[in-house]
Amino acid sequence: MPDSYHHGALRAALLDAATALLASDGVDAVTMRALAERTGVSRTAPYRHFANKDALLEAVAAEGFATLQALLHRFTSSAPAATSRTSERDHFAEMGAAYVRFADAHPAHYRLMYGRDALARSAHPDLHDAAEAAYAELVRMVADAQARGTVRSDAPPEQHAYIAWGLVHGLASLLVDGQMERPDNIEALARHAVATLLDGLLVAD
Amino acid sequence: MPDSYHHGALRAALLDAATALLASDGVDAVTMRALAERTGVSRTAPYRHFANKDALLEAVAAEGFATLQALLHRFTSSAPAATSRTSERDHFAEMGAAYVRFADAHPAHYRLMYGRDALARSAHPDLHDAAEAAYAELVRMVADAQARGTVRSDAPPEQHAYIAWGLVHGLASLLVDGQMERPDNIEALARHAVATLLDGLLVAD
DNA sequence: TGTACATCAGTGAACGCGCGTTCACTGATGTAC
DNA sequence: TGTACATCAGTGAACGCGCGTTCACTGATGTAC
Repeated sequence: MPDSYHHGALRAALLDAATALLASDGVDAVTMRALAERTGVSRTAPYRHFANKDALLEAVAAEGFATLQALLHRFTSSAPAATSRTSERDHFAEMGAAYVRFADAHPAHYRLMYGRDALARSAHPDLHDAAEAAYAELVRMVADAQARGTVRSDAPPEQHAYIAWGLVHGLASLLVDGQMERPDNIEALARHAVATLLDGLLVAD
Repeated sequence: MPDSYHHGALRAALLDAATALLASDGVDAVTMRALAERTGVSRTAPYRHFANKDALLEAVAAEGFATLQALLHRFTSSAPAATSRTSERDHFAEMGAAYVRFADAHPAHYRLMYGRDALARSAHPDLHDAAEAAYAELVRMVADAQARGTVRSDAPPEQHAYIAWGLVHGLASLLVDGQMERPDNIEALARHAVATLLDGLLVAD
């Protein structure tokens, strides 16, 4: 990282700075000016790499979706060995806990992805696709479990997934928006919440 | 409403205008200037009634919490006649549907109450109390059901309530933030979601 | 019942701020011959 | 291997915007005597 005229990796440095600023001070702190200052560059230099602020935020959000998807994919690609009611329940519970853990670890990033600061989907098709891809991991897991015969098949996987997503997203949102005094062990709570919901979704042993 | 020098009911008019603007154009559209214009008054007049913008938004949010609490209170005060598993489940499901319906009907208002735009609780104790009061309705309903013997008592009512709240808040948030293509019948979905969760919380018949 | 005066609810001009972004530019880099 | 030149990644000053808010003020209202 030579401190010459050319930065060399400004694009990546801007994204890093944006993510860091998001984590430390929230979305409002992420301004083009602050990013320029943080990366030691003039105010206009970022416009060499991003058409405007929206484009930059889109890239940051897309990174978040990619991370989340990779995280969830680990669960989709490791179906429980035994197909018992209990192991299936635990598997989903772990996935839910991982989701909530992600939101808890990166609250402002999570809000940028899913909250009101999220960019209009219609205007950002790539971002829409990234979000869909992450969600698809959950749908796939439900569909797989239905194929295995452990989860009830009286509704399409999308419907079960929507409800499950609602639950973990709700817990994540309450946490991330600071609406609730922080539970002792949010991860255990998420696990327990998903397990409880699953009790209503699994077929009887 | 005489259009004289004195407005007469400016405070109420400002709150109405803020709520209307919130509903039609979102939080960002709620500016002191816009409110002044809408109520046909000079830009500084609102400061006669609210110390600053935060104080005005706090009042708007408080109204929202009061409405929501009244809505939920109807369910707390009308316990099911029969204490069967089914009637208890339906009762909770209706309450959940009412919650989601409220969010759906007033999305920006809901976001102001619970989203990132929500005012810092610590700085607004009255608002904190209003939010707590609304939530307390749910806790009370769980506690009552436990007393009736229909809901499992192996956890304190707060924990069950937290999970149930997570679920309906999640569905409401996904809807309100436009994260999900709108389901055909969001109310039915909410009912179904809560009923499914309840299957894991109710004691066996 | 009339009047003096404190108080309250408005006015209108203006300030200062941080922001995204544009503009004309300049220095560094890479490539064709 | 050296050089001309197109291209690319930076600079720095500045614009314009909408915003919350302050300031000194004025008109209307209500109350004490």
